[in-house]
Amino acid sequence: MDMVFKALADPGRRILLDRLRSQSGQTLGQLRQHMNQHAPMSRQAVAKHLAILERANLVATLRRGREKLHYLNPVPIHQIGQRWIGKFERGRLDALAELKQTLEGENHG
Amino acid sequence: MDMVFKALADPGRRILLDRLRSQSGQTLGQLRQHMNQHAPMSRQAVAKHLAILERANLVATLRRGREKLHYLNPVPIHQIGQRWIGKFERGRLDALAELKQTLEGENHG
DNA sequence: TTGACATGCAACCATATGGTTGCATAATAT
DNA sequence: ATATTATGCAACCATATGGTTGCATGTCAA
Repeated sequence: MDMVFKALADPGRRILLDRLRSQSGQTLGQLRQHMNQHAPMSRQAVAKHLAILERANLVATLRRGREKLHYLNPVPIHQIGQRWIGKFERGRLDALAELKQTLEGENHG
Repeated sequence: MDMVFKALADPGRRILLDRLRSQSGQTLGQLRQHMNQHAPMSRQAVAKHLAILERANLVATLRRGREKLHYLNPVPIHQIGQRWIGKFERGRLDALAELKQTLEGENHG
């Protein structure tokens, strides 16, 4: 589990996870292109980040020819909440988050 | 939110959060003593870790005389899951985790 | 085969991180 | 008042981290 937390500690890697959540099965090149709009870096840098995410089991990969497709795995992230938030407490926090979202939505009118 | 992820990246700080979850309102000295059984370090090191957790809003503090009491704040942790796990997906993962826990419980018999 | 494209590996470098020691400040107990 | 206890601040140091460049490997198209 330590690798998961270490992996999530970098803002660039979190952006990569965001991107994989919004669209599954992307290649290194595609992800690199997307990073240009957030934190421009070399292809090798992105590759390193993806390797770290993969070792942490936060992304699963699939080779297709010369391409490597990346997929988000949400399971380790889900386990984080379970560590410090009790079953009882969770309902309370869920309700609170939902309320907050509702109020924010109203303000946008 | 970046501070939250950075704060969670260190194993010692996660142990501190565990300890605060199991018992609220502990002082630096108490927490330091508990760390001896996991990752022994100086008082100043523990103080630094607690400062990082506090700045990340993962622990709230309260001065009482010369003591400083520390409390776990679960809100930022809860927000992590909301970032990459959809409302729909969460139910699925909850059920899966519960099933796993049940099976593990049975194996311990 | 040959050229182009997609990824992999390794060396190198600046800075961030986590630890230490030493001293300072503030509150309690005698 | 003085000693003790609890915490705060700062300098310093070794290693981890995130980035770069350069070259190697593997796959598709002509």
